[in-house]
Amino acid sequence: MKRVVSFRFMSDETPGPRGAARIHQAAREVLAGRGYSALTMEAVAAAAGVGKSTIYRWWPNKEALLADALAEVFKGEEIPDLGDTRAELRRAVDMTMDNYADAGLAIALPALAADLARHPELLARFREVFLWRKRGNIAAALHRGVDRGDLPATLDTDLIQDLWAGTIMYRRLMTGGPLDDDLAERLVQLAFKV
Amino acid sequence: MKRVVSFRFMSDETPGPRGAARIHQAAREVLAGRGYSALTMEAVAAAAGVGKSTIYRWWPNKEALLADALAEVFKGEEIPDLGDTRAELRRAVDMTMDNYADAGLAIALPALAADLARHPELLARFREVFLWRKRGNIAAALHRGVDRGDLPATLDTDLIQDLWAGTIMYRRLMTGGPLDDDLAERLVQLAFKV
DNA sequence: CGAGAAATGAAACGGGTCGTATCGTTTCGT
DNA sequence: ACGAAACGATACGACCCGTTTCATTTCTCG
Repeated sequence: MKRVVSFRFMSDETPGPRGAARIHQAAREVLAGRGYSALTMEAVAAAAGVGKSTIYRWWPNKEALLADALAEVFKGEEIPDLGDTRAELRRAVDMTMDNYADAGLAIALPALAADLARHPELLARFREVFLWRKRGNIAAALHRGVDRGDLPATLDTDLIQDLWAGTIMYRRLMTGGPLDDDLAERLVQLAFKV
Repeated sequence: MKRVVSFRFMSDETPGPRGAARIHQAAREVLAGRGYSALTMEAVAAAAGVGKSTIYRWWPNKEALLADALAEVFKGEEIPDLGDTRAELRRAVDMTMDNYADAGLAIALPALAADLARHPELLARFREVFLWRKRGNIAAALHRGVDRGDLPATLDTDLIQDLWAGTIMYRRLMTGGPLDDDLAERLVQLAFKV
């Protein structure tokens, strides 16, 4: 009896679970509607109209399920070469803002990262999906701007992305300040001045 | 029998609990050593050598206790007039970095903010202690810089503080990037350019 | 189509936490 | 020295986690 619980955290294969889509969506609904600490497996199972055992058959624990559910909606698209550095950077900032648009989901990210602190391999994958993948695309756009001569050659792509994502996350999580056009424009301008 | 459980969340009076200091410290120790999700009331009580009932006698729940325990070490000092704008800003950035120096405590802040989402009055006090109080002091330093002509009159003190704190928190919580001298210097320079 | 395999929903479990209540004891203020 | 307040221990019901069992439904493919 080799019923191995497949550990699919953020993998690409889509093998078993018949109700995977339903379960992912249920997790996001509970999260957005009742918060991270109310996200119980029983609540997710109930919302998905599914037995708890079905969830545990496909995900090893709550963190893995949530990471899968979030990865599905977290945008990490490539930024096309528009020939216009400013427009490309604006698109990058907008993409980041979109990722944090839903407060429930945004709050879950650091909470999840914190819970993952004792699962190093999961934390590494989490960062890959939620940070590095997206950052690579944005870095490409930034480099195009440098090549065009629009951005200073000394630009620190890591710093500018920390500034962008950090400010957006901080407003969402802590101050509750606005995530609007004005902020987006100012963040874009930052890249030209730093 | 009017044994009213005094609700002292972040107040200044220090009335009853004989073991308050011990309990606060125990909460911080458990938090730093085993993480937010391992911060149980029983663990805190055990670490403080105190009965659980004693904690519940003075704090209504875990969030309130933790908010008190964190407020005690969160720095929101005034920044003295040094006559040197750059030096004052550096001090402001260093203060913010200090507040996020301990990873365990830093991670607790957004987690706590998230848990407080359903306690609006607690959330308001949380923000007062952890955000506005400190921000007022930093804003004062920024305004001095503007008055000296060192900083542009158009400076957005809210934005610059979001940039500072956001970047620092983001590195601590998400990327794990360095919080060092180099970052501090770059953040300071930001104020002169934005 | 039909039979075997795989996935499923329901239910129950031990272990653990929360917040409350109730003890008998220790410490404080006066 | 005495009464009131704070204390520690302990037990409670309610809830949740993560696992297991089991009878039923749904797939798969010969």
